[in-house]
Amino acid sequence: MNLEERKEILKFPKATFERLKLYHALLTQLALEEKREYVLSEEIAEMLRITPEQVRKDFSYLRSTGKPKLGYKISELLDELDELFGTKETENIIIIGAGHLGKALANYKGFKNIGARVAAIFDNDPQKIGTMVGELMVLPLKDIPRVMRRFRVRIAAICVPESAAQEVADMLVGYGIKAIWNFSSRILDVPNDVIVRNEDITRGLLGIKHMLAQKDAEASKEVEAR
Amino acid sequence: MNLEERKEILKFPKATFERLKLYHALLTQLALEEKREYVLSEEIAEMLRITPEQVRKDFSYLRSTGKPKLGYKISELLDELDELFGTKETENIIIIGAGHLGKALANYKGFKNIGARVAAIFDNDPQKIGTMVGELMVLPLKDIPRVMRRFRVRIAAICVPESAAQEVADMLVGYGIKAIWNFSSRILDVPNDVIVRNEDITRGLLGIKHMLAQKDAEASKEVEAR
DNA sequence: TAGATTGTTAATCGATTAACAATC
DNA sequence: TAGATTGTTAATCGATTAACAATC
Repeated sequence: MNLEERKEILKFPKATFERLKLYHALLTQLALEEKREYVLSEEIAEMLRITPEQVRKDFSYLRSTGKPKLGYKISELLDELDELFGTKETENIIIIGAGHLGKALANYKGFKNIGARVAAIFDNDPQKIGTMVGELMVLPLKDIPRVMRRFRVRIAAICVPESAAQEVADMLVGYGIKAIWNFSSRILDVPNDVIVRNEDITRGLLGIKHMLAQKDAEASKEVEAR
Repeated sequence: MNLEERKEILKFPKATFERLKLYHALLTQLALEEKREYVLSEEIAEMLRITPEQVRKDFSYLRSTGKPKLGYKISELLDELDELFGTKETENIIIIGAGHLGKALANYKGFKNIGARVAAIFDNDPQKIGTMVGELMVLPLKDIPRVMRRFRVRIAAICVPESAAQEVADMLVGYGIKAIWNFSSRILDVPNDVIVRNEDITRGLLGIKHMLAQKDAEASKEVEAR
C-alpha cells in the first residue's frame, strides 16, 4: 500500500467505514451465492436494514459509481473494498489462550478474506501445550517474542479468563505489541499508543435485551392507548 | 419491570446506551478488584479513552449524581445500571451449534451478570448430540420448539458454519424466535420484526487494521514533513 | 475560603435524511 | 420518451465538546 492510498483511507466518516465492512460481507455473499453481477442500493438497504440513501451516500465516498436503473457492479465494489481493507496483504496475528474461544478463533476460516492470518496460538497450561488446533500447535507463552519477531506480529487476540487478561496484556505490551483484540470482559489498562478493541460478547446481548424491552414497551403503549 | 421503567429505558441517546455497558463493566471491576467506593469522571474517562465531560454527560441521564471533589458512588451507579439492564430478571437464550464457538458461549460465566442464562445448546451432528458442554447436554435440533416453549426463549445465538446459518435462521423464525444473535458472517435474511444482531468477529479486526494503517500514515507524514 | 469537580446549557461538529437534478 | 435509479447538495437531526455556574 503506498502513501496516497493510506491517506485515502482516512477520509471516510467513521460510521461509513463501519458500514463498508457490512457491504463487503453482503456483496461477497451476493457474488458467491447468487452469481449476481449488479445490485441496487434499494436491495442492499433492505438486507442491511438501512435506507437506500444511506447506501448511496456511503458509496459516494468510493471511486466506484453505479448506473441509473442498473445499480452497482458488484465485482467493482468488491475490488475497491478489498483494496481499501488491505485484503491482499497479510497481517499476522497471534492468539493468547487455547480455550474454546481461542480455538474457535484459530479455526476461523474467514481471516483470509480480510487479509489476516493466525500465526500462532499460545497457552500456559502444560496439558494444552503441544496439542493441535487445526494446523497450529499450541505453544508456551515464552515463545511469544520469538513468534512476534519472526512473523512481524502487531496484533494479539486475548482469549484468556478475565482474571488473567490484564497480566497477559502487560506482557504483550512489554513485547512491543501494537494492538490488542480483547475478547475478555476485563477493561484493560494499557499505554495509550497501544490500540485496544474490546469484543466482550455480552455487550451485544445487552443490546438485544434493550431492543426487546423497547418492543415490549411499545406493545404495552398500544394496549394502553385503547 | 413495570411500564414506567420500560419507558425510561427508551430515553437514552443510542451512543450513551452503548457506553453505559462499558461503564457497567468497568465499575464492576473497580468494585470487585479494588474495593473502591467512589470514582471520578476523570478516572473513568482515562480507562475508557473518552473525555470526562462525556462521562458526566452520560451520567446526567441517570438518577445517580456525583459529589464535587468526591466523584460518583460506585455501588449507586451499579445498582442503577443493573436495574436498567434488567440484570435481576433472567432471559433464557439458546445456542445453535456446538462447535468451538458454541461451546465457548455455553461456558461463558458472564451471562448471569447481565441477567441472561443459556437454557440449552443444539447441534445436528449425531456425534455431538448427547455430549456434555459444561452442565448442558447437546440436544438435537428437533428439540428446539420444546425448549423454547418450556423456557420462554426469545433469543437464539447462531454458531453454525456460514453455509448453514440462513437455514437455521429460517427454522428459528418458523418457531417464533424474537431475536437472533448471529455469530456467523452470513448476512441473514429474516422478517423485519425479528431483531438481528451481527457479531461477526472479523469486523472488529478490520477496525484494528484500519487504525494501524492510520497510524502508519501519520508516521509517514511526519517523516515526509522533515 | 480556595480549589477541584460535578452538572447543565450553549456551541460545534458530524452523520443522516430530504430534496432534486442528472442520467441511463 | 418516460420512468426508475443514481449522486449531490442542502436541511435536519443527534452527539460531542466547550464554557461555566453550582457545590462540596
